[in-house]
Amino acid sequence: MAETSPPPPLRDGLELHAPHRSLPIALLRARERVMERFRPLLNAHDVTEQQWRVMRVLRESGPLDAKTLAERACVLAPSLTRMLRSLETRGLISTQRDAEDRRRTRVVLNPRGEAILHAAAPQSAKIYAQLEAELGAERIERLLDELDAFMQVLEPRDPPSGA
Amino acid sequence: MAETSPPPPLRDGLELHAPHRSLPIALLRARERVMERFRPLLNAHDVTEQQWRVMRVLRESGPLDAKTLAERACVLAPSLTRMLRSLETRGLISTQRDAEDRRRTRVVLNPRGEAILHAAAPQSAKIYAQLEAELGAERIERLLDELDAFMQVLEPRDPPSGA
DNA sequence: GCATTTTAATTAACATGTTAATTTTAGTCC
DNA sequence: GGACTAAAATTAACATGTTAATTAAAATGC
Repeated sequence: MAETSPPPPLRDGLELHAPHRSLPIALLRARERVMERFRPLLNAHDVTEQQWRVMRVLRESGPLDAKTLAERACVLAPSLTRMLRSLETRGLISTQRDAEDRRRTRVVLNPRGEAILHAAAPQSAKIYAQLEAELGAERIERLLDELDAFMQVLEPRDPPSGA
Repeated sequence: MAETSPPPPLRDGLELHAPHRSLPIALLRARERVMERFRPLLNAHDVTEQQWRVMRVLRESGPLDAKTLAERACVLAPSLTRMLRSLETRGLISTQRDAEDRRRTRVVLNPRGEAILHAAAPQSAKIYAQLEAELGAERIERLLDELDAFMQVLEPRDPPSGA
């Protein structure tokens, strides 16, 4: 075969997955490339990306207990605790203890929070449309499908109950 | 054309991209699913994920100035400043002012840092092999290719010079 | 040659990630 | 029904993300 093919580098698990072909980093970079487009909008409305996610989940699911909310919005429980304090102070959400299970906190999106989502919606749609124009709707769908399949195959190590 | 095709729901950009079909969230979740496997290893060696990335970049690229290092390791400059202080205190890296351009900081991986990477390599390789076994090498390659293409098509808004 | 602008790092201030420990309330077992 | 265990939040401590402002040094323009 090839006479001077370089010997494969020793497989110690580091050389092989150089940063440019590392799954975690590739996912991180792609995500950053997308969020970069949305950040100005979020800043304009004075909400962080995570606060945005929390409010959107509340908007789509209705009132939720903190644990479910954290799972769906992809934030950790300690982060959510702090965020809820901040969001409640700003009047964007409300919280109260669950009457039946007093360990739980129920979280509700306030009209004021809803108003922010509503106000940002047109620009958000425009940004997403621009992304679609650049990437093609098919590519986005394909990537989402790929990621969905990825998640279905790769089971969580420690199932957090919320599928 | 179609007589009863359902009218497209009003595109306010929120309903349409429910969290489960949102690109940023899908990327975030997939990444978390992978990192979950590596976190125990990182914790065992008492390094964070970001510190791990910084040391790996140094290992593969050799000494670098802070800006290039930050770009390649996907950390922000202010974060890197703090990380370098911490890593240098622990003896894992060294820094010095560039002689020719005294604005720049040159960062070098110390033997002690290299030793950590080396010590973690076998377990790292094992974890990656396990991921490949669950997902299939083809699926991983396909996803990486998809993400690469994604990045090539979606230009950064504000090119940070490092392509 | 000097003022202006640009660039690399840093600092500051606040928000979130991450883990461990703690508190409070529910469930369980005997 | 009281001790034990499990679950939901919270707190604490530290690391990083994010933006804006600042500092120091280099490039630029005239």
